[in-house]
Amino acid sequence: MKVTINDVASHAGVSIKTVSRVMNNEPSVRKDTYDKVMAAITALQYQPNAAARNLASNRSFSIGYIYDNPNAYYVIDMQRGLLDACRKHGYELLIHPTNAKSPDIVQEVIDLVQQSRLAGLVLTPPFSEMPHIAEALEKIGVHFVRIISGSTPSPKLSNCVLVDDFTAAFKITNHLLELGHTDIAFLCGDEEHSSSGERLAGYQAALTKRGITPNSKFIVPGSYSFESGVKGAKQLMSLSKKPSAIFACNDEIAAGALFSARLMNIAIPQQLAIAGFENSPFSRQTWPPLTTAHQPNVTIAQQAAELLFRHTKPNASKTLSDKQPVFIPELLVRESTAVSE
Amino acid sequence: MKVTINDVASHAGVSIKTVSRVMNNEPSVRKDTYDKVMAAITALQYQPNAAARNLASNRSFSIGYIYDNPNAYYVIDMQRGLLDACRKHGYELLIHPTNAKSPDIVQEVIDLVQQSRLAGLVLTPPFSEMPHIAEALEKIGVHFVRIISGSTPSPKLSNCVLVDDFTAAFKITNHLLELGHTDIAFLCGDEEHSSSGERLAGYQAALTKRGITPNSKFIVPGSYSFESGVKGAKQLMSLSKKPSAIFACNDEIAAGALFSARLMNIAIPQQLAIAGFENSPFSRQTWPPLTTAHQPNVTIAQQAAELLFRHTKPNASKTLSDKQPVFIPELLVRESTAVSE
DNA sequence: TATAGAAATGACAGCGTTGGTCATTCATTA
DNA sequence: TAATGAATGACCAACGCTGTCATTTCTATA
Repeated sequence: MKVTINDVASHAGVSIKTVSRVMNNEPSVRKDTYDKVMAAITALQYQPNAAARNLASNRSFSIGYIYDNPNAYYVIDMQRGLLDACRKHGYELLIHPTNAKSPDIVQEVIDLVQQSRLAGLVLTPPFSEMPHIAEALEKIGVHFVRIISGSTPSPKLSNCVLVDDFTAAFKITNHLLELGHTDIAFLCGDEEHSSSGERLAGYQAALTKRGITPNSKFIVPGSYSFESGVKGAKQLMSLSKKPSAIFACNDEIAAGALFSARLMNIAIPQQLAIAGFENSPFSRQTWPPLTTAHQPNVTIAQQAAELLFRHTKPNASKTLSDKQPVFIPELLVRESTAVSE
Repeated sequence: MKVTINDVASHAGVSIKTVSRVMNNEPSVRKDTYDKVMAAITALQYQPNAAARNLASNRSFSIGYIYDNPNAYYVIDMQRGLLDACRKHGYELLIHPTNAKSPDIVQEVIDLVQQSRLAGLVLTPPFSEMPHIAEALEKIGVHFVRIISGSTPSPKLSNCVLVDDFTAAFKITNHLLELGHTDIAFLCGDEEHSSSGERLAGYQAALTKRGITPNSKFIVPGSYSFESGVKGAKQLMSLSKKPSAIFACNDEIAAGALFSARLMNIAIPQQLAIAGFENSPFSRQTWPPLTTAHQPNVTIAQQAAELLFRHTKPNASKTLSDKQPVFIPELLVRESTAVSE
């Protein structure tokens, strides 16, 4: 029933220490010994006892995912990607939703890491953008990977997976420009999330490139929520000079803007084009479906975990390129920005 | 830095055995001794080494949550509730999304439990409704709690949290009837989920009570998805005798029906009333917002975990009522079923 | 072929806790 | 005050693995 390392050792005719070496990819194991041990492991279907491993080695085989994100789709996708990688490497995933604005968030994170002896941590915004979190983690010497907004890899960001929001936002804005829009408004997300700033910058850059000076009234602060979109669109459409297109910082905001337009009896896309960002499942389900930028969250998460394991596993093959992955969300055109007839 | 049980023992002036007794809620500890130990634990911020505990006691302090549900909101809510309970009791949560239709799903679940030495398991539909899963779990003697559709507690369902879909569906149908609708259609969810059957039964019962014989053409099979709603509504509205109201088995289906109505230029609610089920966040964000039934998923999950811990923890106080919780989702009237003028 | 040096392997203690067995101390009641 | 049972402690052996270091076995060179 319960197969221990002893069983494997005697089955393979080696000492338990050698089995342990094989299990941990330690060097100094001859090829044929390695094969013998592997054969025994397979034959007996040996699965190491995680608790014993943790206790003896004083490290755990789980990584943590800390998040504070109201977007269920995003979180589920991240979990999916992280779990994929964890299963592949024999790790477990500990999820830890929490409140990023809590005053003792740093301590909370440290407690989590130390209590569960985590091997590493994956951070998404807003945690990935909080310098004091990164500092604290470095201080206690825990590996971590951040998923952040950015386009240019740099040594300073060696433990980051980058999502190039700037370029993607540039593309979306460009799409609107190509449709003939010149009065394009921008609905911001949370200021704390650098993605909002990056997307805004991409938007501005695209306008500038066309020789259009962004109208400050067309840039509306807000947060990553439906309600923010409702409010923002209402505000924009009560300006004396109204925009003919709205680029919302994410799909939720865009959905809110869509809702707002309905309330105001504004036809989409005839009177107003609306674009979102993220390609949430519901962006296909709104009326009309939203033009957006597809962010491959599952893949992003997988890469983040892989990057983490590369630093976590002591004897892993480092042959994989250590260069940082950069993801550029892709433009996805749907009816909410169709050419007005 | 690292506080062990020894430190607590000497700080409290007792033996480590007594500290162990306190940690494990064993009987035969005097109140003041207990307090002394607890004080020491607090003072030193002692956190037992989970790995050592697991190893020595051959049980773990984590429970698993197995699911296969495309509904991100539902899953996130469940996780939230389970985590709340876990934190309260010092347990960890292991999430395990997987494919319920996989042929060796039973083995997969068993492997998970044995590999991670799980203390217990929480199952939601469809897993909670698969008899062979329950049998297998009972056979290997693992505690588990199921969240299922049902209204009447019974000893056979002692490890279940019930959600009374029947009554809730009855109420929704009744609401439509009270608005004057008599031609009410029903869009089913997945057959495998008993919730779909229960809701259908509630719908039928409400009609029958009013002396209306459910029209078989008004009952459309489907699945819990947006696409299913799109298709179902289209099918219904091409009948020679069209319904004046649609009760969709969940909000996603309802959103699909809404979308479909838009495509067909059918005004909601004037020409067609639509109701959903679940109170997903997006049910407030559709146009018009959906009438639905609120299902308190976070609370349901908390109760499920509490129920599990009651059986898992050997010496926990069993004073809490052991009766099964039954949740009745509440009717939430919004514009999608407003009175037609 | 001998031999240094490196590589491969093994013996054994110990990780921090629980569980068991008694022996001892304490509090309560007759 | 003695008798009784409850509370506590001392002690040791697990739990299944890893770390350390000693030992054996190879490999390459002279």
